[in-house]
Amino acid sequence: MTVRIATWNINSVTARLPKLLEWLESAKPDVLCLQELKCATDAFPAEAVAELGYASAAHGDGRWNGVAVLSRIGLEDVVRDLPDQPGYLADDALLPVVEPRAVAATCGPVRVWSVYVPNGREVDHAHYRYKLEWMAALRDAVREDAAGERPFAVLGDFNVAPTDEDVFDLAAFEGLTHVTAPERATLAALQETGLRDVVPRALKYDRPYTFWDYRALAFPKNRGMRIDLTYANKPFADAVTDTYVDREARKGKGTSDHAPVVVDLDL
DNA sequence: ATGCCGCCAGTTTGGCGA
Repeated sequence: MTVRIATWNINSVTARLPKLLEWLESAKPDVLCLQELKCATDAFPAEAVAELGYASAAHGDGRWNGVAVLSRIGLEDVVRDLPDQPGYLADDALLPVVEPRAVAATCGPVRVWSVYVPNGREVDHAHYRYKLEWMAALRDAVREDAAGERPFAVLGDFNVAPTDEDVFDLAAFEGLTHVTAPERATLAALQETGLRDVVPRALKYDRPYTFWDYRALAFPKNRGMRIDLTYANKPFADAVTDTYVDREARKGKGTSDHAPVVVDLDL
């Protein structure tokens, strides 16, 4: 069977609902991993996507973060949060808070995690250490599935550009997060579990960026980053027939600042 | 034209994103 899986940081699923429904109808993914829902689980537009044939497993708590898996080929064994997922201790908080940044589901022949990795903010910030800890928990969480025979992938917004080629200008990121050696080392650790970076095609220009800032004409100037990634085990990666960034979805008003990444499989 | 930041909760300004 052919299976189309996609991942999209949608930057508010409620603000983006018309765009989401339009994209589901045109791209027709079988499975869609969403990040940055920016709504509570109960506020997720489950009925609207159900009308298009999608079951959904959302995990959100309101203003920030939030992830979901949508599927029209089955949705089973849903897991919310990573095992031993670290929480974030904000400056004014007494206790760390485990944020809704990961949800897993089995969709027909494939198991996926939809992840929204912490941003990190600044290299000397507590959020950066939280990011590295979070990635360590992700590595531990995927070990068994990564080594298994079932097609498996972690898809989402990793907030790390894997190589120097994955940002428009390395000099612009001097001293900033997303390109540091420790962040990239967390991706290498993920690869050591048996997962590999499935790099999409760019539909225009030479690099498959997935994010362009809203400001300063970043998209028209193609000043982007590739931070929305697919880490797949061998059975998944071997079945990939095509993968690309749907930059059309970034055009115009009312869009997310991220574009969907589409992965086609023949299983 | 792809076009100069947008989302949210709410101290309707500031935190957050990357």
